[in-house]
Amino acid sequence: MMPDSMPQILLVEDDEVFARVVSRALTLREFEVSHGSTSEQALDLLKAKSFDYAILDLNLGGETSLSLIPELKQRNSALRILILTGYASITTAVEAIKLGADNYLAKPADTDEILNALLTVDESETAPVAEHAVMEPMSVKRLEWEHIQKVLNENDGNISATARQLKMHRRTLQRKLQKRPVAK
Amino acid sequence: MMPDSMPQILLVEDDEVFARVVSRALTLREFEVSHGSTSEQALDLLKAKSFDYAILDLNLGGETSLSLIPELKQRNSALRILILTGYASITTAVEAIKLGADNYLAKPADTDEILNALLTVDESETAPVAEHAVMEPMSVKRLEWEHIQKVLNENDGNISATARQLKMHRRTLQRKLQKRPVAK
DNA sequence: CCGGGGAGAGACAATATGCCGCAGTAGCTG
DNA sequence: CAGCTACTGCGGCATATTGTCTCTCCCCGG
Repeated sequence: MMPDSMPQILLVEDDEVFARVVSRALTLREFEVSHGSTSEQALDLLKAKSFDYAILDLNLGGETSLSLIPELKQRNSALRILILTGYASITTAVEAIKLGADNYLAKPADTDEILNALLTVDESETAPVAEHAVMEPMSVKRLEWEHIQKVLNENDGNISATARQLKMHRRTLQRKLQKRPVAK
Repeated sequence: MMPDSMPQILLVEDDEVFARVVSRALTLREFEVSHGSTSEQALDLLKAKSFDYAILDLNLGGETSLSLIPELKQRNSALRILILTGYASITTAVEAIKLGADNYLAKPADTDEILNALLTVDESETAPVAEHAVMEPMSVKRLEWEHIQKVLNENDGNISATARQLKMHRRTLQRKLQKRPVAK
């Protein structure tokens, strides 16, 4: 189709399921995605080819991908790096940006949000009229639903444990789960 | 004692009470503090003398102090800037750091925390930060707050537009914004 | 057989939300 | 300047959602 005009994206993510979903979505939008699960794999991929963008999961197994940032930047200072994490915090966000990441996003995030975060040059003052016109953020309800499902999954379906982590009452979580997912 | 060896701190904070408390605490620790309540005052102070550190409240009346960051940096690139806010969010943290702030702290913060955030050279290479604790997901409330801040930021602070995108009633959004962000 | 933890669910008070309406402000335009 | 349009802040409700407490059932390892 259009082999050499496709932007190259390096995806470093240890959640295979999520990685597959993102890869597919990005591929459909005319990006070429290379996926690695660890820092080592990421570096290997980086040696093999050059990338335009990188999406890093902050938590790779037991390790953090923060240390990867300087290495990536060193090889290619034009590389735009997006940090994506299910355990977002202001602290790690600040650190990531200081280390050279270009943006930082908390999961759950849909493809539009990811792409927007990755592509937007700098909404600070550069673009008075950003072209993100067509894309719209998830509703609060939907985001909540996604997040709950994710945490619930991490806890192997244990509602009590999930409620504790989410700092909400178990009864409340129970009721939320009985309702069906919000459409949009 | 040692008049001219005292580090100069520029404090930009519109909450008079808080400003007084911080000023006193810092003065007791051998810093010389100059206080301004608005961006204009801050710039005036900056013209009058040179500073080593700056502490900016993110929310100055109706304005944001983010735009002040580049101006401060321009005059003195060695100036260490700390952003302090009672309405902390990942979005504004990322923006502040991109604009050149050196650190970002959420209120409430005691003097020790403030000083530490201001003085610590760079915890970047002090790496072991990330994995010390058992990473736990954000609470639902926190995630909601972060998401709201993010979308609000994308809409340049337009509450009505944000409410529409988030599919929640404007009155509801308005009320949520008046409350302080949840601790964790 | 007992104790601990999880799950489902009823009841009720405390909050939060949706949805009015009104007033004030700002920008635009004929 | 009047006449629009859009945003903001905020006061009332009526209704919906939560937080809490309480009681069963289950399942599992001692």
